Amino acid sequence: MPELPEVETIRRGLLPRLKNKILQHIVVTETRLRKPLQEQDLRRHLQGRRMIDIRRRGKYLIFLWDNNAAMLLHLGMSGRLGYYRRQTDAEPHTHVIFTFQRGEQLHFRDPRRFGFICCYRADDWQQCRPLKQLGVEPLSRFFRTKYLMQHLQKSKRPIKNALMDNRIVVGLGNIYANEALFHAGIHPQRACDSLNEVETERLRLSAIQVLRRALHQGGTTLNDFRDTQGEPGFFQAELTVYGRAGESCRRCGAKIERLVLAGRSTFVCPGCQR
DNA sequence: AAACGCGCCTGCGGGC
DNA sequence: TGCCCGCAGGCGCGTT
Repeated sequence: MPELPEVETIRRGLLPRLKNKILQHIVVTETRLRKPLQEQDLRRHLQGRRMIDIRRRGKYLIFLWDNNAAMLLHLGMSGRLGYYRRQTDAEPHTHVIFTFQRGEQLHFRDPRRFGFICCYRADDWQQCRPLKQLGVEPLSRFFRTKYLMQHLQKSKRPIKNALMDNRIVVGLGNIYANEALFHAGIHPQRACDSLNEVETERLRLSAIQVLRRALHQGGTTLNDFRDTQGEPGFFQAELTVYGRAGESCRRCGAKIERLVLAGRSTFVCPGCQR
């Protein structure tokens, strides 16, 4: 579920609350996540350690500890992280509870269990499988038009598929890929190698703007996204095409169409996107 | 080798 | 009311 703005919203909510706190114990009630949860691993690396930072790479959260261990956490489609000032009863589908000093808690909930948590030692987390093959961060200086052009020129697949390919650029899921393409005026089915430099630049800027704007609004809450305090995001009010099949385009009035690309719902305004 | 389809899960809303 | 179906924001694997 959560894409870059939602994951970053969670990171920003957790960092000031958990930084420099000592993790006292871990309770695992469900190990059948996307990857089986290695409970002993978690305990061995993290118990009694002080958390020194929380970073984000794409849609992954990376918790760093005073022994240089790293805990990688992915929210999948339905994952949530809840912060509580003191010991609190678990909501349904809570799989892991981290308890810090003075009873502060972090609850990991994930009804669909597409998320996962794993641990790495000091010397190998940056080279771990999930992170190693990721492309550039869209809100960093490495996301250049030239870089995007180079990737697009060697592919004939639909541009939307490439935009959601995290080996090229990370953090854009179905919602923001659809929105970025609308704002750039580019049809999601266009072959990658048909985009010229002007269009590529427009797409890059649109992606950045959509992500920034969504981040500013605390993410998009369609059904269940909540930040660490249980608050929803507000970007859904600014969605222009996503989920609006059959409704009229806010810009040109044409009827928004729904099609399927790479198995995902795709929304397009036939008037605005070419 | 790129790129697609599918499976992993539960929950929800719509149609009958 | 209740059942069944399709659909949901992600990722990785196997196949072609």
